[in-house]
Amino acid sequence: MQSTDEWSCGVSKVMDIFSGKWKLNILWTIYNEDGIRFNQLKQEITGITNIMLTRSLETLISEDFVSKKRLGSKPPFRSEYYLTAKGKSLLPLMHSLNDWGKINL
Amino acid sequence: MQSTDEWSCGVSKVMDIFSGKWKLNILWTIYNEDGIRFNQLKQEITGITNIMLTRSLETLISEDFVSKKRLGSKPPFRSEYYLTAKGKSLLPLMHSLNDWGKINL
DNA sequence: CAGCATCCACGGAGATACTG
DNA sequence: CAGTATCTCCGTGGATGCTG
Repeated sequence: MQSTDEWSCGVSKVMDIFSGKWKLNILWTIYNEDGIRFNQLKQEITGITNIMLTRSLETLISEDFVSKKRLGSKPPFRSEYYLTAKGKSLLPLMHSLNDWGKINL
Repeated sequence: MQSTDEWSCGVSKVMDIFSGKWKLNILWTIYNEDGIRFNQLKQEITGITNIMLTRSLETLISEDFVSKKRLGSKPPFRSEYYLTAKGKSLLPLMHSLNDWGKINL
């Protein structure tokens, strides 16, 4: 048996992961192109600005869904973003969301 | 092949369904007790207030995830809340979220 | 019992401009 | 190229009190 409290508690936390306008989209974009760079991410995610991308990436990195590799020691800099194992574990969930949307929207 | 645009579009809409602090919790509570009444809903969902419950239910009804049956023509009133077919279609998704949470949190 | 009306606080989202 | 620094706006969430 599954109590309502157990449930709501866990799912609220899962929903927090996806909260924010861009995080899920960023995750998906990195998944499609592992090692993607900052500016390319910005191009692929329509409408996102520098700050929003920076903030969202910070959050995702701090939550250990995304990892960052900084290349070069002086400008112009380059950074690459990857999904962590934890980030990849979200993929089935994202596909579930996508599938539901296709059927029901 | 699945384009990023197709994907992000659909999933953003799915996420909108769950946006808001209480909606998912309400959906789940109604699922566990079909035909539940307003005050009982309030008791089971820890911390929710009258207005938030009212507003969330309004939204869920307008989106056709929940239906409402009003009983009695004069006070004291009674109302019962049910999941619609569309509401029930969310259940696999909610279970997916729950499962991921159990494994990864 | 099952709500509605009002008012308010806070934080996410964004515009704009600057920098190592 | 890959960010950072400010400032502003607005929507969500909530406290409180009233009502058919």
